[in-house]
Amino acid sequence: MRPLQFKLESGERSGAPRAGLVETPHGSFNTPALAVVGTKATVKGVLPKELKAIGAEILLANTYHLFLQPGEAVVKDAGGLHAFMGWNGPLITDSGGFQVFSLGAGFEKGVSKFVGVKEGDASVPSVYDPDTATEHGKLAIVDDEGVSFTSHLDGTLYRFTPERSVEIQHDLGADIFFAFDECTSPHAPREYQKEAALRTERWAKRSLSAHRANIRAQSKQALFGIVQGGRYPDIRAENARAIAEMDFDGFGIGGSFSKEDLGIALEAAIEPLPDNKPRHLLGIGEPEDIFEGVSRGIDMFDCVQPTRLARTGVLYTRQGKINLLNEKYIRDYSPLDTEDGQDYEKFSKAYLAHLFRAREMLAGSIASLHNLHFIVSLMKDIRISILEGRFEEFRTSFLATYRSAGT
RNA sequence: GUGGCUAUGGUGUAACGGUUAACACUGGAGCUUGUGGAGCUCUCGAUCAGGGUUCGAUUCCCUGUAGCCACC
Repeated sequence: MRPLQFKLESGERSGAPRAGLVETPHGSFNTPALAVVGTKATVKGVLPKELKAIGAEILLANTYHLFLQPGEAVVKDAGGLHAFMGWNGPLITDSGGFQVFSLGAGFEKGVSKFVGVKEGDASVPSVYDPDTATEHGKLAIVDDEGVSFTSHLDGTLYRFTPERSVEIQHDLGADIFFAFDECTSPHAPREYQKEAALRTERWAKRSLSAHRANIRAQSKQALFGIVQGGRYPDIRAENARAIAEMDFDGFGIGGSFSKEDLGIALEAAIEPLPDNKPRHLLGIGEPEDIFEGVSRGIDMFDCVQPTRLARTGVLYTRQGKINLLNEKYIRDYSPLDTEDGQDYEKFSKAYLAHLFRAREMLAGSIASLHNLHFIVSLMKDIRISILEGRFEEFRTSFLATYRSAGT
């Protein structure tokens, strides 16, 4: 028995909107779903019970960050991530592969320019030069075996391989975890996108093998492979075909896209994927993009945007995003969206604006709850619209209002 | 009361007598998509008042006003 069951309830055709249910050892969640991001085993400023109250069903934490702090052993000895952070629902961990990109991988400058330091240390590839990397603001560098990077916390040099990422994620113990991949810059040339996609394919195979080697983990955790390929449909499709053939429990679609490329990249990536397994679009979460993903058959999303924006005073509303730090909200005593009477909603915009200006801790907490509630509710509405066969109508009407705001 | 010192955006500081008075914070706005409680990009805003010297004064001189310090 697999640790993950996926039941489609509607829209079983590939490349079309679909609704379903994913069952994990820590409960189930409805799809399309948005995983709330809690990178360091916490959704910043929000309690697990508050997340439950606003309807969040699944969380995503980050392997890279937890590996650095407090270290996977601490989490493992606490009884795993669920016990450690007090969240008893479904949990995902990201593989750490994305940090290769987001920390600013050296490959954009050309790997060859990084020349050897730390001679004799076999654990560090000879092409890695922390000094040169740092000079360019780069903290990581990729080679075929894995990635070497310096901690953003203290500069310590570390090395991740697919096997190591799987090992750490086994210790963290999330219900779903991802294969170690390489996310490329949209500015990287085509031949590099191809090269990185092939590397991601090889890493996927190695991640899967490492997972299969741990029977105990295998019975409790589901592994998703990740499709890369940049903005090139042919590379995407080829990579998706290769990843789809492997025995993963589900699939992630990764990458850094420009807005226009999202649709075509998705179309190419999704077509080869089996219909009976969930597909997760990594890191995407603006309403427009969620609609785009769902329309093409994405089942899961995760995004920092609701909470990140919240911490800087930006709120989601049905009319679009608003910036509470704007002068006009100082005396705006109208309430935040009032939908189903959640505690935080009784506050006025003026009060929240005051909290932000005074840099009070509660500001980020309330705003995060507001934004998460907004986006989780949107996912719920999208799901219902699919089940009722009126997804496109809902998409059109929602975006008509949402866009018309014009901030 | 006497002497000395100081007066530049809201705040704190720059500017040999010489372009459009600079910088930081604040104020006004924008950016943020597998986290970044951060950061970045724009932007409003000032020479205490009045005289004088000079081709030209934030800068030098005088008076007033205000503040700080010291002394009866």
